[in-house]
Amino acid sequence: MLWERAREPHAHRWSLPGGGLGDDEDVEASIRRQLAEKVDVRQLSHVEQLAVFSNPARVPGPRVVATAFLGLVPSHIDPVVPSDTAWHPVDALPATAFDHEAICRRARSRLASKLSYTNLGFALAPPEFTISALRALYSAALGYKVSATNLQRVLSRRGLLEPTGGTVQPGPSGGRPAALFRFVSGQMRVTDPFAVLRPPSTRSLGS
Amino acid sequence: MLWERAREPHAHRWSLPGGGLGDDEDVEASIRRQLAEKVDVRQLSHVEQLAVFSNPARVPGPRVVATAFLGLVPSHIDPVVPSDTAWHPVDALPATAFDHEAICRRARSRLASKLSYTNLGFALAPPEFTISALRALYSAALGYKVSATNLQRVLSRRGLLEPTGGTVQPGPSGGRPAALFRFVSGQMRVTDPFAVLRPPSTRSLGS
DNA sequence: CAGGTTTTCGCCTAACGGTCGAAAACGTGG
DNA sequence: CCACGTTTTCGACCGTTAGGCGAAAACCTG
Repeated sequence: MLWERAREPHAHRWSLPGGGLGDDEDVEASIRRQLAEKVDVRQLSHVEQLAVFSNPARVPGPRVVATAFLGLVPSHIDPVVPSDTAWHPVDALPATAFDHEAICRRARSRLASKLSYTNLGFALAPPEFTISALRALYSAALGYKVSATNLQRVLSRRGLLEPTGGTVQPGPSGGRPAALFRFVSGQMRVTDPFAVLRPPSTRSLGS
Repeated sequence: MLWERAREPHAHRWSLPGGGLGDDEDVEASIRRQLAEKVDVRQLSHVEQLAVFSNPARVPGPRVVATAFLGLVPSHIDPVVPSDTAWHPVDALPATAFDHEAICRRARSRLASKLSYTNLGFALAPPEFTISALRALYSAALGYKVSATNLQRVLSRRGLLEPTGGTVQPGPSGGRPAALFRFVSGQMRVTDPFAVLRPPSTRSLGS
């Protein structure tokens, strides 16, 4: 989600939301406030620090050190945004201001990695979804097709997925009705990565 | 590696090295400068950003926002440090100043995770080492014993390990001479994580 | 009811990681 | 110099995991 700058520098280029750190807030509180103020994005399903961008020349004028965040919104949420703000697909970004394109690349890379070795998928998905829909989310985020069969099996084996019992009606072109799933409650936050080189003899998944 | 504070606040407590960001450097250049100035640590094998610590009350007095780093030094390096500075085992830290204990915990956790799903091990090991020595490093960093057999196989299968051909003489208690290994050159920086849910049909390990 | 479409499920296979134990190669003490 | 203890190395076994394929299920349209 980007907003179009009105003023120089970099007028008419697209920019990530953000702003100055307040005296009585930490950086996470600050970015949540910025998002709530500038655009109506309150239903963040996941927020994590990405990295500090501190090149002295990253913005013209006085020194600005930025703490970049990765923020995710479930796919069923479509927040109303101001007229100068719009959503953009991550693999077709417009001309961005400052180093914001590099920040977006880092965010995309981080998301792809964490989708694979944590349970972060819950942050992209609506409360209930079909395997096809989840597959589309994973494919879009990772940048390549994943197998629906394998996705369902991997997530199920990790104990993350749960059938709701419901189904959805097929589209106008027919097809078998798809079963609905949800992420099991209690797994709705990022857990430890699924590690190799585990501790001996106790088959725990986290540390 | 901690240094003992001489002045208030938190006098006589142990503190992570660090300092203010200069006008013409980014945060990574800054931490490398701090380490080179305050203590003689120039042979860092790996440096990465950990997180920003920005709680308004994390230090008394004026607001200080800290960008914490994880820095690794190979086990064969034993830098000479000033008299107020000393190495401490990460699972037996002394009383630390400010929020530095939380920073250490985060660093330790990050190291353990990355050891498992990346090739970060090279940053801990000397140029040549035995499997036993590597096993000790991994066990210390992870906090639990790992199998020497399994460690060698996993790292070899990932194409990270290479025998040098040399051996070391056994200790006074005997034993078979241990073969020497090295991390293959070209793998001496952190690569992409070894992901599950790979792209279809091309068996690549990165993205 | 035939044919097309989408989803689901079982099966097969390769790869991976955990474990164990035998064998190799060295010291030491009798 | 030989039996014994020690440490490392290596092969073997096995359960688990993931990728791939194709058949079956369940729906639509005409």
